[in-house]
Amino acid sequence: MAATKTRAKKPATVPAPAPVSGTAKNRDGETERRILSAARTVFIRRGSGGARMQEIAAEAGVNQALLHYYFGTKDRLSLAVFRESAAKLFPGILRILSSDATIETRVEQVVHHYIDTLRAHPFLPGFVLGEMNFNPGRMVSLASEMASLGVPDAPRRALAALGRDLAHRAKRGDFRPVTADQFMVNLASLCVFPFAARPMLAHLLGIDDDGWERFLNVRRAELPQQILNTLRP
Amino acid sequence: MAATKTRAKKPATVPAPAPVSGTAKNRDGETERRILSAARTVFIRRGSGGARMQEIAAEAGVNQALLHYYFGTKDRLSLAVFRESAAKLFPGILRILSSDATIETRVEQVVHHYIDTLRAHPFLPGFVLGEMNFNPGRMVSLASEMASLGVPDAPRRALAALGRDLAHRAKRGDFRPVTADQFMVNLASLCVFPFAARPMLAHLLGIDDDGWERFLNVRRAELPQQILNTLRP
DNA sequence: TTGCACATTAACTAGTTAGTTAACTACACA
DNA sequence: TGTGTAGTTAACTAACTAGTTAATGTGCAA
Repeated sequence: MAATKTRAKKPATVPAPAPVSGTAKNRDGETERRILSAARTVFIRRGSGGARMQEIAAEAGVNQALLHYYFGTKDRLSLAVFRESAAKLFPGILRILSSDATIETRVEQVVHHYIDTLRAHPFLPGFVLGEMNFNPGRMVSLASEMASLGVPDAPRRALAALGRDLAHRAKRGDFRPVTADQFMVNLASLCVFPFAARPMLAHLLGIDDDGWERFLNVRRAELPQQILNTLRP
Repeated sequence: MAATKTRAKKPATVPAPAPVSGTAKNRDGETERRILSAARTVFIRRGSGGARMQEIAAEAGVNQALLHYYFGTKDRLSLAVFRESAAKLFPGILRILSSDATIETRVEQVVHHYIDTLRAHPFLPGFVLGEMNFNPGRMVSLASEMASLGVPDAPRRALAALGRDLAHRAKRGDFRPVTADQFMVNLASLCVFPFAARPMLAHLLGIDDDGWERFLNVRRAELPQQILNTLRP
């Protein structure tokens, strides 16, 4: 095991000579994508502590050694899945919050964006929260990486802009004074938590899958106004 | 490994002949409590998938075999921790919500109760959500157990009572019509999510531990009114 | 056709892990 | 004083896990 480890990440044939022939190998990276997709399934189901390379290989229909050929270590593979998952959660809200639409419009957009996205990927919040808790190192490496891509500190800029807008509207008497921090946390809580806690909530409310969909429909329609109400003087 | 497994759970000397002498053995169950406390630490830190019996034994300062002597299997031990953790989260809100105080009072009590409890046990929400997601079976066995203790279906009774109160106040024109389901989920989201997502939020908001405490102080003071505002017509 | 680089596999290895066993200790009580 | 019983341990085991290796397959270019 261990040893020194010097395998290259993923070699680059000739830089795309034209994706012609359809043989059976790794035509334009299909195997790699199959592995990543299998990893997504297994890691999200079991967490990166509980996932087994074996199970991922089986799910992808390939040999276990191939996982190491493409991704090196389990840690790198699970990091790839975590990164990809976080990328589905974070950029959206920041982009919307820093637009120049009215607060009212932005709130509605955030709610709709989250509920629609998470309906399509319902296990994302539980996975990301679980990883963050049981493997805090992940958060750090992800954060520095997100910072290097995109605008250096998009989050703080978005919050500052939101804060100015809230303060302006507060001075006009439209809103009570609420900090951008608290408001952003309220938004994220109300949109994301129900998905992370679904098993518990569904049981507490005594609803099945259909009931849950109806619950989300009501929420999508009513939450924006309720959130705006929190701001009323 | 495995075999048939027939060890008794925890024998019962003579039914408490008086807890006199203070020898060094398991005087009134101290060892068992030390193990459970160590298990709490390790399971909450690593999740039940990532926790190692070795690490728990070391943390408790005992031999690994003693863990099996008292709790049989890792699964039973982690279930004990999960049960205990969930018991810190659930009963409180239900008890408060089904009191006969005004909605306004109840909301304030819930917010204060959660923020104070979770400040004392900040890793609880992350742990419970993570377990629930990566080990859904847990939720089921817990649920049936909670149902057998306490009033059979306390949750549904509490929700029904809350729903009646909300409807009554809505008819009087105090509130907009909001279902008890949505309202309870709002409450839980706004109180619990910030603790579960703390690493992410603290980074996004760019605050350290002191900043986090200040953030919670503000939240504890302002959240009740904001929640009540969601109900305004 | 051959040579070559990428892709894929079966079989293996070294290190971990949950769980077991058998022996030892210390008390309570006869 | 002796004996049974609960508590505790060191040492062990069987299964499992991530990662390695060496050999093989496969398409492409010279």
